[in-house]
Amino acid sequence: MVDPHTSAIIDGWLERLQDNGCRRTAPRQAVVEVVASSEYVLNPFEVFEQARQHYPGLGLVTVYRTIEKLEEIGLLQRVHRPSGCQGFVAAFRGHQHLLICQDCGRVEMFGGDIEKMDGLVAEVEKDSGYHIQEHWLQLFGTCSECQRGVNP
Amino acid sequence: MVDPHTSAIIDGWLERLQDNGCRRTAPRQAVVEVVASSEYVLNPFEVFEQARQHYPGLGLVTVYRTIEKLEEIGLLQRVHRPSGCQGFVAAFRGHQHLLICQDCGRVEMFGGDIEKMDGLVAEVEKDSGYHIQEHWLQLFGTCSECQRGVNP
DNA sequence: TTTTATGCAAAGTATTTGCACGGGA
DNA sequence: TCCCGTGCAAATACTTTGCATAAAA
Repeated sequence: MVDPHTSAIIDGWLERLQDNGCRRTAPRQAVVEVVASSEYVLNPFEVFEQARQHYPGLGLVTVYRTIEKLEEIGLLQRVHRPSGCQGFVAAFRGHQHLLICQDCGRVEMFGGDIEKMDGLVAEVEKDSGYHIQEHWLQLFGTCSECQRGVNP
Repeated sequence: MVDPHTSAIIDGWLERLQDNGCRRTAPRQAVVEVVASSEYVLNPFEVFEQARQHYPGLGLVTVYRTIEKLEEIGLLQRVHRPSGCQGFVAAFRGHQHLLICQDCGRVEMFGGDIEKMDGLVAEVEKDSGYHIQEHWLQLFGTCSECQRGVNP
């Protein structure tokens, strides 16, 4: 049901939680099982619904608390979209360079030459006098599956 | 108290509201006076507080309703930040290419060569198979005034 | 045994809606 | 006059907190 690769990821996340002073518990594991492997943006309630299938006694509050912790550790990141900002995805290495499907919520990190970005940031920093600490680059569109009408 | 240039902008916004089926009223004007000329991100309550100085009887609900209308028309845009997504600024022409001070909330549009962005978008579109409809690029930093400790 | 985690219920926040009155056109 | 706009109060949605119990280390 859960492939070995996914299971290793989940275990890694639980270990990271332990390293940060959290205990390994069934409710947390249920939440991690959902968010660590999903390639879609999920809001707390969606995580709750899915994780409850792994651990029926789960409370929504525990989902909120676990998400908070995972975000703090850097394993989850919040995704801001025109339609709202309650969603989360597994954090990608590096910055918020996200490609998001507005139909199904699938999220990908995009490649392409990102060096251009660094050049642009440096340029704006010089022109504006700002000291830039962070940047977000997000592309919104329709993934190929949704273009073909595959997803519901 | 209000310079002619600013006053013309406010009048333009009120006209745009009228073109969109809204009446010209004192409460709306008070809201527009605040948001049309501010270079800072303001949340609904901040707009309320400031606009109340122009029109003391103003209700918070009217602020929400006016902001909603202005966003719909495209005169205001919501600003998403690590610290929250309740803020608005006067909409800049074109896309969300924002340079935001994390200390004082000042927002600027940035120049620099944005063509790079268009190239990057086209590249990602080709590589990913997505049909990209929109993109957000936001830089977060500290403006020169805040670096010098000018703002409170 | 000691301390953290959990779920429930309650409390906060932020935003939206219902409604009777008042003011624009 | 007619109808939209307004403020108030209430309702709703989302998230956080307090607390007694349960479970991990």
